[in-house]
This record gives sequence, structure tokens and C-alpha cells, in this order.
Amino acid sequence: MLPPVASEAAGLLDLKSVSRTVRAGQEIVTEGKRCNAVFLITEGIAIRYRILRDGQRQIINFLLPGDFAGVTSCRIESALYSIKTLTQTTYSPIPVPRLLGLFDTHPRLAAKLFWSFSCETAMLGERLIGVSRRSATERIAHFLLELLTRLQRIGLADERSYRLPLTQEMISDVLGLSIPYVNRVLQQLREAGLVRIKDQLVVIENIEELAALADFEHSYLEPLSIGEVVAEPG
Amino acid sequence: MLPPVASEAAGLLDLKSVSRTVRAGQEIVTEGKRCNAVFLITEGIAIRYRILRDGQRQIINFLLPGDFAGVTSCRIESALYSIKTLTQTTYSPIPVPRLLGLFDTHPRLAAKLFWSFSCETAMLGERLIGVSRRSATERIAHFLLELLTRLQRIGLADERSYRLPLTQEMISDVLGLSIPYVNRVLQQLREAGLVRIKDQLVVIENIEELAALADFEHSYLEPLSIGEVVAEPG
DNA sequence: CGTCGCTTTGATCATGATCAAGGGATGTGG
DNA sequence: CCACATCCCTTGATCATGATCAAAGCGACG
Repeated sequence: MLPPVASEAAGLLDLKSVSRTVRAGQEIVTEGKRCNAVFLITEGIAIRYRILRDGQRQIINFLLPGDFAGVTSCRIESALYSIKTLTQTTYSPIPVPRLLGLFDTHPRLAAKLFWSFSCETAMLGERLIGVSRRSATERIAHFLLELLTRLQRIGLADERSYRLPLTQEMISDVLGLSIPYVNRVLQQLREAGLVRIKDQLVVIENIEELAALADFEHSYLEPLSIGEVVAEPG
Repeated sequence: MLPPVASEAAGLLDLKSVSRTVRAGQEIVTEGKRCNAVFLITEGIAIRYRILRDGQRQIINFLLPGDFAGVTSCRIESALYSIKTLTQTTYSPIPVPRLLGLFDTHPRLAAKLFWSFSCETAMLGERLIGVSRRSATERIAHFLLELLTRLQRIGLADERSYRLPLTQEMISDVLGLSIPYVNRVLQQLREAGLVRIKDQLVVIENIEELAALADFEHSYLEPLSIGEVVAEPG
């Protein structure tokens, strides 16, 4: 259940033929190394991150099925970020020239692709606001809701819960918090009857209250009814 | 002295004919209101920001000549962010359908545009890392160096200084700090002989040391020698 | 001359980091 | 079957970065 843009691209580029599957914990892009392809994730979950000079890790975002990984990681010289799988993951590398060739051969698809990337940027903007201006509790709540919404979009979450290998360390690395503090905040959320995380299962017990707490507005995740904009002529 | 991509786009779209000039302090996009165009800034400086529910302002980034403003602000329903000018600014609105039409008519340009946007995302990623994991001093140093580099690219900064109406409040709103603390950190940087800000003139007195302090790596701002990637055939 | 916008200073407070250690699964080799 | 290692979660005590509150200085400008 990939988003339309992703499956359309996959079809056009005949990506199945070159897809690869790796197990959990593999790096598919390494920061600082040359990288001249982007990757369409078709199954599995990965993170994009950077290790800072003091050894801290900052996770930039989570890559879910349908996401194009590496567009912002790739630079001509070297990748800006590393990408590592959290679960068994299937992905298709798309050489950058091939991707850009799409602009010549399938402009309409390219336009959609372009617009869908603007969604990633919007997510980053929201995360920036969160990390910059929100309390630890708000950040954690917001982050868990963002994941819920994104996973629902691709059919990997039900009404109020989802399953993924999310450690407290990862939460701290996404949000710029310390592990013990994440632990304490999660306890509070649990005691408040808002969220329960247990054995890789995240259950949002009270979505409305949590969303209010987090000031969560999911409009920035809306899939942009691009059809209205790039209407087929006639 | 606009970047090549911007001036190429401007030429093709015959934007001069519809350019507008507004004075400092004007909002050209308002969060929450409908917005169905993006804006190519040709002169002047603006900020993109959001006012949070508690009244705090988070500045997402600075828009300089050559930047396309509003791609991430625009959603079909309503803008995610506001954009306000800091100086007198000239800009050209580009209706979204027109922009997307470029993908049909000038795929090569569209590809460049696409790639240049990935630069904005990279900047956001860096800012996220900064706000999330760096100390106030590092953040401020990093921010001032980023501005220096970006302004140099478009000929608006010399070797080590630039002029723009940057208040301490704005620095605090970009970086998620309080005004008094920004003030104190700036004093330290001044006393250390690293940076001096006076009367809208920012002087980096010791670039190397400041860059080391900030762990500043400007590769993420590199203009991506896209020519190598989208080489004209033949 | 008063007001407004910005900078500066001081005192106190608190959010969240850090340090240190223990606990509970799960897995692995002897 | 047990030692032990590893990974992750949890808890406690202390510390510090940076927020908050309050007020004063300082031009510029009408």
C-alpha cells in the first residue's frame, strides 16, 4: 500500500527488477561516503541520522514505505546523513541521473514528486518548531502522533496503535532529549492514561487529549490533493 | 546577482512584468490564509515563521534574493507559515499551476529547481541538528556563519561581514533561545574577539575559530554542481 | 521631551542533562 | 541448566544550561 506517487514512480522506472532486501540494522547510506542514488523504500522502516562530533546521534526522520530516501542525503561529493534500517527493509536504488531523467520523460510525475518532497520539508519544519519551542512532553506527544498519522496513511497503523521497534534511545535521538528523561516523561504519559508503549507496540490511549497536549495539527502531513493542481489537461 | 536557477526561471516566466516591491515589515504570506502562488525573491530579505499558540515566534528560515519563498508554506488549503519582509523587498509571485507547468515546458529547469530545493531541506536539517544538539553558543556561531556563507554566494557579503537588520530577538526566534541569553552569548563572542554586531553590521572577526567552535561545515550549502548531473546532451 | 524599539544587566528559577547504578528480559555458550 | 552478557528500561541524586522576571540604559525619532 504505497502512496500513489511512489507506486507510479516504481512502475515507470521498473524498479522491481533492481529492488534489494536487507535485514534490520543495516546501513544503506553512510554519511561522508559518495552516494549517487536515491532509494525508494517499498517495505520496512529506516532512520536517517547524523553522528555528531561528540558521538551524539541526531535522527533527522523516519523513513517509511513510499518515502524516497536520500534526496537530501545525497550530495555530489558525499552523503550528508546515514540511513539505517530498523526492520527488514526492501528498497530500490534510483540513480540520480535516472531520477532527473524523469523530468524529461515524465514531467507530470516529476511535478508530483517535487510536490511530495515539499511534504518532507514541511515535516522537518514542524520538528524544528517542536525541538526549538516545545517542552519535552509536548515533543514526545507530537512525535508519537506524527508517527501514528504517517503510518495510518500507508496502512501500517490502525485507529490508535502501531507496531514498530522504537526504543527510548531512538525517541531521545529524534527529539534531542536524554534517555532517562524520555523514560520519565513516558511514565507520566502512561500514568495520565495517554500513551502506552510496550513490546514494540505503541498505543495512543487518548488521541484527543494527547493531540491537545501536543498542539498537534496534522494538516502539514496532508497528502496535498495534487490532482487539483496538476490536473490533466482537458 | 541571483543564482543561475533563479534568474533562468525569472527569464522564462517573464516575471519582471509582474514583480512587486514592498517596504520592510510587510507580510507577503499569512499563515492560515489561502496561498496559491510561490514567490521568487529578487531583492531584499524576508523571514518565514510561525506564531505558536503561546505567542512565541519560531523563525523557520531567512529568505534571500534568489530564494523561492512559499513552496513549503503553501498548501492547498492554507499557508503553513507567514512570510514577512525585513527590508524593502522585490518579489514575483508565481502561481502554482504555472510553476508546475514548467515541468512540462522546461523539464531541465524544473530538475534544477527541484535539486535546488533539496538545498533548503538540507539547511533545515542542519538547523534541526543545531537546535536539538548544540549549545547556545554553538548555535549562534553556526547561524551567523550560515548567513555569511549564503550572503556571500549572492554577493551580499564580503569576506567577513555583512549588513542586515538582525535584532537579538530575531536570533532568539530562529534558534529557540531567550533574548537575554542571546545577548549574553553575543557579549562572550564579542569579548572573545570572534563576532561583533553593531548597527546592522555583522562582522565575523575570526572565521576559523568561530567555525571550529560551531562545528560549521558548509558543504550542505554547496550549490550542487548540478551541471554535472543534468548535463546537456551532446 | 516623551515614547518606542532594542540592548543590557541582575537575580532567581526550572527544565532537562548528567552520572551512577540496578533491574529485567532475552540470548548464548559451557 | 546455569553463568553471563547484552540490550533496554528504570530509578535516584546532583548539576547546569538557559528561561523567566524585572528593570534600567540608550538612541532615534516625532
